[in-house]
Amino acid sequence: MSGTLQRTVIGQGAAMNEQKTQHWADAVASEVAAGGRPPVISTGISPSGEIHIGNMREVLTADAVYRALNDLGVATGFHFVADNFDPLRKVSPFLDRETYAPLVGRPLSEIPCPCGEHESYAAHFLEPFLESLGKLHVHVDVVRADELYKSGRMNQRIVTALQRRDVIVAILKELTGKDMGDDWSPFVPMCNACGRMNGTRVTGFDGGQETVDFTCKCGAAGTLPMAGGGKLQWRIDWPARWLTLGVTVEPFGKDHSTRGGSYDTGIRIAREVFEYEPPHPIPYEWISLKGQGDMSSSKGNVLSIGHMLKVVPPEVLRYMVMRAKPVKTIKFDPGRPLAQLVDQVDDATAKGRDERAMELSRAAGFEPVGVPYKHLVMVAQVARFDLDRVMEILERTGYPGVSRTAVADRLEYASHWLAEFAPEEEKYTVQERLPEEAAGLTEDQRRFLSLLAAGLNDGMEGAAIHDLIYHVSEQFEGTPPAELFQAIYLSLLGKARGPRAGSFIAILGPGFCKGRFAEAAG
RNA sequence: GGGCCGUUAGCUCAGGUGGUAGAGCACCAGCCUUUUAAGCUGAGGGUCGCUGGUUCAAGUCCAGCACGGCUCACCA
Repeated sequence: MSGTLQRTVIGQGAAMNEQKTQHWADAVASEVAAGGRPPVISTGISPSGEIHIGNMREVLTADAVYRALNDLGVATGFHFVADNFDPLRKVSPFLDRETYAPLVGRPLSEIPCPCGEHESYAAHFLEPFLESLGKLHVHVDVVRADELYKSGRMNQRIVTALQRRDVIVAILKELTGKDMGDDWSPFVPMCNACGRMNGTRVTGFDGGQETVDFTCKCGAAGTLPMAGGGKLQWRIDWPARWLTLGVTVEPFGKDHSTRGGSYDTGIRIAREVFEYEPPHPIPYEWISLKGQGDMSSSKGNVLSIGHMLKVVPPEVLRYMVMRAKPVKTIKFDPGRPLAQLVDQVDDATAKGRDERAMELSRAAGFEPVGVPYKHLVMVAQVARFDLDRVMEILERTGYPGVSRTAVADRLEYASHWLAEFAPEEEKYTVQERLPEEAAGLTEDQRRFLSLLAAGLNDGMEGAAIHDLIYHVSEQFEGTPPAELFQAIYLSLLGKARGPRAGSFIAILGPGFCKGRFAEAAG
């Protein structure tokens, strides 16, 4: 306590509070900046399936550090490696078995697109992802693994790995306890006859000519150029890439961070084989879907980034990642909690928001609306997403002068959210005809509606209708007001609850409601 | 079997270098001339997983245990 007092005096209140706990990205950034090497952040994803918001965390985690380093005034490299030269490992459920079973073992960059509209299988998943990155304002140099290999930039790494094959085997044996076997090679050739990587074997190599000799289970054999003739095994590929790209910081999923995992072996291989100091690690946790566990395509619970970018602005997705420490699991709930998150991002005065995380969440063109999201969602539904009517209602409900473009923008998101993720209580639909639910109205409720209908006239304003409702309800001493209101909502919405009755009726049109209430009264 | 992470109010989580706990949401109450909405104000609510240890003092350090989750075993 005494320490806090001292700091408060020195730090002058609010400014000090912000510095009280440093944001994780700033902590990593200052550590990396002090490391002596020019910072180069790397990140990578294998485009073997739909790239979802779980994968997004990796890139945003890297981007946070990238921005934090920029804020420190440190020039930083930032690239994204698409592992499109990895072989297809299995025929996923969403693929046509006939077509893809024979393609297992061939690189993702070399096999056809599932939908036929992209130039390869890898591109099919990569392109929408890169498009989403643009919207998220992640500005990263994209490095495609197939191009990296085909360009020859990995050749020297391949030569080194083949020459020091025994050192690598010893390291893997020591850290993983596994024997590699006599015919094991750090290089995986791609058969020039059948195009597959899963049945080939290295039989020799020429470091000077940069070629590799191979045999394949398809019966082929021959000599391949190192450039594009295959790739390094993942555990060697990763540290090799660190050296080639000069990587000094890299976030990776917890699957790599376990003891004996690929980062563990990568450290040793980097130092002892490639003579390179491994990058600063940022292990991160998965994003799980509320109630459904981790996202995975086999579970069918994948939410793609492009999909979620239709539901909330990019700033909201960014903020979700920025405010959580990488080691913490993010439980993603696209229902009401996501809507609350929208308010935190929209409202600069929102309590409990993390300002630094907010800064790191900036994308482009975000214009705050200044209307609580729940309210906006309700108004949008009453107005059936008609922008003019929405603006008119907002004007009347205590939010005058809000930006029309900002509202229009937010309505677009709200409609998607309502359609897919909003809880039922948040949804209202004015029924075209008298809802079935109105059949169960009590005698009192019917009489109430009848009297209400009699008092309604076109042109009445919300306040007048409001007064009318209460005036009429006074005649029903024995019936709780709640029941009377239910009659209104049941006959309009088919639900027991709804928006504030007076203005709601005014918006719908007193004439329309007059007829509806009379009909419901029977 | 190895390893990692988590376990703080109903929920989601904050809690640099140890000094008997906080924020948002939810909930409840009051106010706004009288909805079950929105808004404003306020209240309640926690033996900080368990057990020991170090200490004048531990959510905060150490050890062990329990529960939960995850990950690795050269198919990331």
